[in-house]
Amino acid sequence: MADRIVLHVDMDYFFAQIEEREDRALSGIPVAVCIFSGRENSLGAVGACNYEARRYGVKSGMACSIAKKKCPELRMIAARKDHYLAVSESVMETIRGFSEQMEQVSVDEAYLDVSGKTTYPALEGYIGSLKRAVLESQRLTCSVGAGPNKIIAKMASSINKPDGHMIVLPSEVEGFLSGKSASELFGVGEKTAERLDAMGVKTVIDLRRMSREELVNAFGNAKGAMLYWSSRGIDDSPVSPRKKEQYGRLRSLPRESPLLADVKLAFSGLPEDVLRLLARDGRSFRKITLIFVLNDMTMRTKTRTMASPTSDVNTLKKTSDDMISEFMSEGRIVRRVGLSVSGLSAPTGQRTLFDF
DNA sequence: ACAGGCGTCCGAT
DNA sequence: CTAACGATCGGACGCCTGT
Repeated sequence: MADRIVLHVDMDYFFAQIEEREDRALSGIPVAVCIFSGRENSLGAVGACNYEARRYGVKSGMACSIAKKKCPELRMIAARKDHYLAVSESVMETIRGFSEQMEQVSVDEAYLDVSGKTTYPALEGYIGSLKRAVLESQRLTCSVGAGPNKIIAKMASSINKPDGHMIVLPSEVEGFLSGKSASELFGVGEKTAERLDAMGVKTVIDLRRMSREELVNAFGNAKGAMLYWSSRGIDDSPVSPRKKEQYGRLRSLPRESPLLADVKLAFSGLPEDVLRLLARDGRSFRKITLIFVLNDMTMRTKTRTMASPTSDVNTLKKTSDDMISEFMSEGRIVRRVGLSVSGLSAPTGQRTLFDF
């Protein structure tokens, strides 16, 4: 079978770039878009930051307090999520023009299978026109990785950021991976990297020396196989549209509390919010999951399954209320509370173009 | 043996 | 000296239970 051509399009420092685009005063100075918890002294995390901020060691995912310490003059902007989502939808529409075989993977990333649309020799120009289309329609830059599958495309897109691209030819896959540490592979996070390290595996080359059986024994069927194949640059997973499989919201309490009333107060409004999202996509749910983040940052969940699909807000409110009471009788101290619905189905006759 | 339900962990942006 | 810290999503596994 002929080699596929897969692109990974990754918007550059997305939230912060949108803010820069809409306020000239921000360009050239360090900027971070922060997701605040709504609690006292602006607790929160960095959602995205520009390259000026990165020079000070600020990174996305970092606690805002640390970011401020590293860069006292950092301009911190509260996230405007709805706006970013709207911009995202426009960007994705532009990108979809380059291939209907698209998989949006988050608000600022998508894979495209462009096998039938271009060829490896012509790819440079194809990527150029995609980047230009995004820039001209949205005044935003992105970075693009290209390769014979999703894992290679994904790794390639990060190499020449921002506003860059990288093409990995099928014949170059082996060499491209050989210089990488195991932790750079998709799906290898902190825990997996530690465990690999303990096994003497630091690089992708080291990983290739492990047999498939050893990896499956250590990491389970799915993950073991994934490590085995991705260290060799092999990935047959198709680029296919995703349906959202859960809708959820999480909210921090004003302060940690063991009191039922405090948790219920923080929880109020979440069922309506979640069902609004669900209704927008014309779907109904069967499972309700409550999420509690405790004072020690550990998480507890409670799930209940309905006998039949529903989208009724009173059912959701009544059931979650019972579940909260049940959980709080265990004497927990709660920091954040959340609600998520899943087991989704489209109600009769309803049809949506794209649920993402 | 299998499916569904439930709780938890891990990883990503 | 260290740890500090959000919201949202998807995937997987282990355990239990009913059939």
